[in-house]
Amino acid sequence: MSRPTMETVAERAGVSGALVSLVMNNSSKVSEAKRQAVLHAAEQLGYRPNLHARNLAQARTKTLGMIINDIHNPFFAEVVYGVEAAADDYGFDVLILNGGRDAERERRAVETHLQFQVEALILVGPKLDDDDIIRASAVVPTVVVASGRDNPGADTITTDEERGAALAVQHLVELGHTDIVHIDGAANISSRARSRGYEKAMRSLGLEPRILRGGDDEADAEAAIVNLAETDSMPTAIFAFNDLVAAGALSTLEAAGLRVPDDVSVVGYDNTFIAELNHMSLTTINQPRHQMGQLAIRTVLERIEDDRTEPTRIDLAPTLSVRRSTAPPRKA
Amino acid sequence: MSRPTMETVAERAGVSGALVSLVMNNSSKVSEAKRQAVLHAAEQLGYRPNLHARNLAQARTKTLGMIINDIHNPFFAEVVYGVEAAADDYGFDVLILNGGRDAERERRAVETHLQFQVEALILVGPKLDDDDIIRASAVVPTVVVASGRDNPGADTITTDEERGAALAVQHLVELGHTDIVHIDGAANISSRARSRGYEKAMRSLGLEPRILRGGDDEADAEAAIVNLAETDSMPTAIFAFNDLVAAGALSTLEAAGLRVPDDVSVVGYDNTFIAELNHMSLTTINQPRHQMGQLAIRTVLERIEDDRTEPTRIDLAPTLSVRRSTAPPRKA
DNA sequence: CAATTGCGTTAGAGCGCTCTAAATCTTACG
DNA sequence: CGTAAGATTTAGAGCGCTCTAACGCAATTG
Repeated sequence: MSRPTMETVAERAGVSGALVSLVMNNSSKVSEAKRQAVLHAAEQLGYRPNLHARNLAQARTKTLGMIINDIHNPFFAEVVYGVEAAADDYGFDVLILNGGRDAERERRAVETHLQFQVEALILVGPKLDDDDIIRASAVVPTVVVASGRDNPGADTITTDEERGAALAVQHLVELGHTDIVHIDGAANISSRARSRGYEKAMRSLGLEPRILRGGDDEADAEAAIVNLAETDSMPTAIFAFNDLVAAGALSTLEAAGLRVPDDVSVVGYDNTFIAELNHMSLTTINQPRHQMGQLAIRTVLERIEDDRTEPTRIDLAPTLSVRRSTAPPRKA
Repeated sequence: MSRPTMETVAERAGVSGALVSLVMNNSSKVSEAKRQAVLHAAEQLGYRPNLHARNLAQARTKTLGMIINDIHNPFFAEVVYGVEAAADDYGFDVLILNGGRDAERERRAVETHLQFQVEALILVGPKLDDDDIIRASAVVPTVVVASGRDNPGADTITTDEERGAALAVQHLVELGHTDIVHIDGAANISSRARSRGYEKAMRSLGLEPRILRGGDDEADAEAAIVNLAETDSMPTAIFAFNDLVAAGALSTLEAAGLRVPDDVSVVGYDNTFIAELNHMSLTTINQPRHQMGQLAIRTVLERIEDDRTEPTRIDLAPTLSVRRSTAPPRKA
């Protein structure tokens, strides 16, 4: 019992296959009578156009391929929503493949998407290296979202992460802090820009930067802070690589008997919903994720339709979200 | 400059199209010499088989369609990983579409998947109603993951949520609690089973159930607890519909000057990573998400390969994860 | 040395749809 | 009433690949 085809519907409706095709693409030049007949037959048979056949015939797919660094990470979810909303507007389908935080898997995902003849590739926080991206963008328009570096050949939608870090520092300094430590993101892709932003901002305000090696999750923060408590002096404020690291800082500090924000202020990065949780209430740096997703689609579709060829780069402005994890330092 | 086809490669390698096809499917009956020639030509041209053409010709796609209730929700992410791991083993690709917490969008997603001729549908926590699911499963083998109800026509992989709720109650009672309130999930799909489990467990232990209307996020919990504080008596323990509601309970309680777990114990559900955060450290009910994903694939592929026809239902056992949000009640 | 076997290779139909060009049917007008 | 202009409809090629059947050729055999 294979699925009905155009032909089946045509017979049932007493028309030609071509006519069924016209109806399915709601062409205006079909008489109302035949249109109804075809629709009715299709309905009865449970007919559904075969996208593969259509794509083959049209030599285009109206489909976009998106690869997400990690489905786990709620940061990316909103980018996805932005992408989907915009793609919808343009009548494109978006196929999602999960990168699984693994460059090799991402590479395979690219391959799969290309075989599916997607018209563009949207890489969200990719683990791929420059060569991979160059190779992909040679085949199909490619846009990279949320990866601060320059992506040769591809369009880039990102926020100015150096500036984001500066915002964090500035906020803390305005509260009166001078002893501010940064726990970095180690090998993480955005780590460099954020650290650099922190360092520059500190120096430009005449303060001495102190950077500890962190990572991208809670445990990494714990190690850094334990280290801080034992071998160094405790600062009055900590700027963490991201919200998760900040969350780790929160618990480690409290476990050590220090109160946030009374004894130590903490700032995160990304404004994931962890930061929003009342119980965490983390001051953090926000990136306009939804907008980033939308811009990614616009940018890349513009490339398809207007066949622009030089890569574009859009840098959005990060913003500060103040919550309850920051306060003026305790008077000495 | 359209992409190279099999034909292009064939010419370049000086062989027939059919041979290229054989090489691409690494057939064993191709001489090493020709195989190399073909691979070399393909490499040089950047040839990539057109999946649409292949699918059309083969009349099968080796592709599975998955629809996730909400990409935001970290609970589903692990199911996805389980699904992908298993699908990989069987050599199937998995296409992900985001349901966006909206039945209508899910319906469109089903349609898209069907047009893509996926060989099976995996619905993770669907918003669809019975009719939708019946209709889908009439066309293609369908498996529903993480939706406690029975899904006519489709396979179901779920946990016993009544039992999960009972585990929570039992844990609290063992700690010595007798005054335990449940904040439910309102219209949420799993709400009914969890409430029922709570109620049954309470009664069977000779305790009086108290159920408050909640919802599925923080704000809902807040409303419920404020209400509790103002018009009713504060219990010694709260069993929340899910981790997010529990998180809301945590902050609201603390804002009201109550300490967790000293004054009130709190139990969540789902064991999302929120619960794991040290700073939250929520006692909660765990569902074996990864395993659920794997079983979903096995079940549905088994249907394809062995063409079983009657729907299967697999009920996994939930488990209790004890953390720091629960403790014996304060001595009266 | 002719006949047989088997391996490697290829021709060619066919998958379900779109699209162009041509065929057919209406309608309007002189 | 004949005919040109439009409006509808249809035949048929072609999209890139797989698959069956058949073919060519070298190795094997009696």
